[in-house]
Amino acid sequence: MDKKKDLADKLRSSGLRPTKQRLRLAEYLFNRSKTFHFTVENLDKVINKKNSDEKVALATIYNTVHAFEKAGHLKEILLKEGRSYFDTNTTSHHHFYDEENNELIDIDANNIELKKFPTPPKGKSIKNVNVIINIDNDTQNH
Amino acid sequence: MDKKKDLADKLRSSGLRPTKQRLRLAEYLFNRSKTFHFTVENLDKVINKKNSDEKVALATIYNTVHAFEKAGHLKEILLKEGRSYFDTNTTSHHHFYDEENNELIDIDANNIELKKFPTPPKGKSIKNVNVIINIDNDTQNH
DNA sequence: CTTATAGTTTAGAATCATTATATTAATTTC
DNA sequence: GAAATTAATATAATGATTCTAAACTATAAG
Repeated sequence: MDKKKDLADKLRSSGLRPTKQRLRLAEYLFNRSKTFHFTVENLDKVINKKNSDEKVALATIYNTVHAFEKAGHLKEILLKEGRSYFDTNTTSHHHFYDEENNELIDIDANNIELKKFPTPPKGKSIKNVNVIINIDNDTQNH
Repeated sequence: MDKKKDLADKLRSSGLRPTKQRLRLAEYLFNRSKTFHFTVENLDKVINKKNSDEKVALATIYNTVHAFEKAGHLKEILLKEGRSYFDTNTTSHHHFYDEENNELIDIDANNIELKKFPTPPKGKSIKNVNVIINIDNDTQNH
């Protein structure tokens, strides 16, 4: 199976040893047609579901997710305090956040354009722009 | 001093009893010419600095900040996980975030305009839009 | 291949911000 | 002003995340 090989290369080329655990997580996160959003809790549940023969320690999941983020394979999304969300879509894009269903929906970067662009303070330049559009259920009244 | 009276009215009209602690916090938060950003930790340090005769319990600070937020007197800013930031500027606006100095700078809402505006999913409407522009120190190289 | 070593994984403890609890105190209402 | 409601307090509990220190593993060097 050369997918595994590709993942190993992906990891190696970002300075990460392709360990069993990292490959396992990378496979789950990156070997899919569509990108998606997750929390560490989600990931832990899926990877360590009962009857799973090879469990991965929670600390390792944290370490790995952070390593992947640092390497640019994941992006953190700030949604609500107290829990970190991650996105396997690392291209520049934004989000709808539906608090009712706790659901995140990608918005392509070129569907949002900042017309006027504020000037950053002296000596500073823009690193990235983060747009979250909070959405609500439609209601006729208020 | 009718400032205190005004604050009491402000609280009462949002359904909050003007207790000593709430007035104390409201005075610190709202009786100033410019709005500002803070964390609960900041607030606790200022309010409960040593030699302060009247200490306010940390739980009360949390309760009060949340009550003020619910009443629309404060806005929460999602900056980084693990800590809540609040803003006494409750008008629609956005932020520069300078991670190096851990500093937040307001951007007037009309300095940012979304040119194209994505359509929210069916049955949903936009509640609010949140823009955070992360900034970095200028460097010639990368 | 064998060893050395630097990097990883692990379970569990520790931490940190925040929230819950149970009691006491203050405010409002009748 | 007494009763009823709401708020404040100190402390315990929680929950996500990070730390720790020991055991393990991938890679490099001999």
